[in-house]
Amino acid sequence: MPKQTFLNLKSSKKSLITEAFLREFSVKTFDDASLSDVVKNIGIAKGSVYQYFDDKLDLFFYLVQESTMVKMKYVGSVKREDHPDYWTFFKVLYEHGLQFDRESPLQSHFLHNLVNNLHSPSVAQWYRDMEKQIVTAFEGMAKMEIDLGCFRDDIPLDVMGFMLYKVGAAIQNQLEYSGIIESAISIQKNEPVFAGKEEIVMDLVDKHIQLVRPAFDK
Amino acid sequence: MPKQTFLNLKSSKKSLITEAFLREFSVKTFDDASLSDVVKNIGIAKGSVYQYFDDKLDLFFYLVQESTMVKMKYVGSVKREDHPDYWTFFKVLYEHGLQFDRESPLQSHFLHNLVNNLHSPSVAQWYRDMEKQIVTAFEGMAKMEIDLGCFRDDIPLDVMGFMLYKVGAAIQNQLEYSGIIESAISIQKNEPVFAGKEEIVMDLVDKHIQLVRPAFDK
DNA sequence: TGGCTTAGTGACTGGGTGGTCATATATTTG
DNA sequence: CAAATATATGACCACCCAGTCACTAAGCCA
Repeated sequence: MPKQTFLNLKSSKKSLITEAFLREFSVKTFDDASLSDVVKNIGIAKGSVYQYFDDKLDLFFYLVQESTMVKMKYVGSVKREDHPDYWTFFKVLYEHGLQFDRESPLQSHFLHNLVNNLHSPSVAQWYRDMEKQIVTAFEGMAKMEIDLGCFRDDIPLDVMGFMLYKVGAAIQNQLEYSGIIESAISIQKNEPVFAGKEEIVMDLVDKHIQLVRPAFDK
Repeated sequence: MPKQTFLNLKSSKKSLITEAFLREFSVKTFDDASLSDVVKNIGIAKGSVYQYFDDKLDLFFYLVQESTMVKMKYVGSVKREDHPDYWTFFKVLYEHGLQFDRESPLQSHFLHNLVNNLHSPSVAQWYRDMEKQIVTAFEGMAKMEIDLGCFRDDIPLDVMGFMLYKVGAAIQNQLEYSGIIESAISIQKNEPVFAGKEEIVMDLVDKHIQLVRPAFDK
């Protein structure tokens, strides 16, 4: 958690710092991100960072928490019960994600890049815990769909939940793989992750759903 | 490529070195792997490494190449045309992979861990190229299945190929995620990646296939 | 034996890092 | 105004790394 000193800062300086570090962590691995570079760029002393945060990890977690909170404002309101099936629910979730991306591009970039920090030893354990939460959430959704009679019930729940998680991630992967989105470039241009690619993205989402549905639906 | 000096070494020393570095790169990221540590452990001078290889990357690529060649001896003989459908073909491929793992555990660990090097800046570009090759191979297989009338033809080929790649990888992911395999531990105990877990693994392969088939089959 | 080629060595270089701390500067309080 | 408190600073520390190089040792051949 940031120290009181940081919270006391006037908000323009707070966001100067926050945004600079969001940028750095969006482009580099946790271990590769360089505090020295960032403070040089924004013209504050390295010591200041340590008046605001305990250490690099503390700073990183603060950014995770803030970005997640912002994203939640967008996707938190999307409820399964307002949609006829999991897949339209999923699609709407994605649409709200795009809105988040448009309106909070830095946070979006940061969260988008989180997965790249997977194997930075310093955050590996933490990442495992976070992944566990996500997978558990997907398992819960799968369970609900099975109970509703929407998903098939002949596959172990953990297998189904895990695959649901992976096919969700696969869309993001393919977008990056195929070069449709190039987060490293778009962040330099101060653009959202999906800038101008919204239709292509939603189109790919449709294709993925169309492909994958028969594996899950009853 | 290793220098002549390395190739001239008597094979016991060659494998001492090879195996020590396979171990190191199996447990750490490319950037985190420490030549200094390894040479200390096996009792040779750091300078020697640079008489054998141009640099760290050269050494790494040598290990990739060697390990891949060994694995190919196992899986190279498995042909699609000897099996009734993609899924039994895939399963047999996996079985041969398990044999490779049993008989060449160090190479297996190394290749297993390759994906963790994904975002080490020093190898990121190379990894992209490798991934491109793999995805292309999966696309080719998808195309073949469509032409054979086995896979559905209403999904763009690239989407299908990419998903085929991802669901293949998902098995490995889930094995690691669920703690069924713990490569970091098994390598310390000098055990293969899948030691004693063969039935569980093949069982999970079956479950994945059962789940995912309806998405691809016509 | 001596001479030549190949292999092996480890102190050292240059560079980067996260984190510290004594000191200086603002800002608030009385 | 002065005193006290909260911020800001940047030189500095300890650490670790890949890679170099002048030098030593070993093996081989005549």
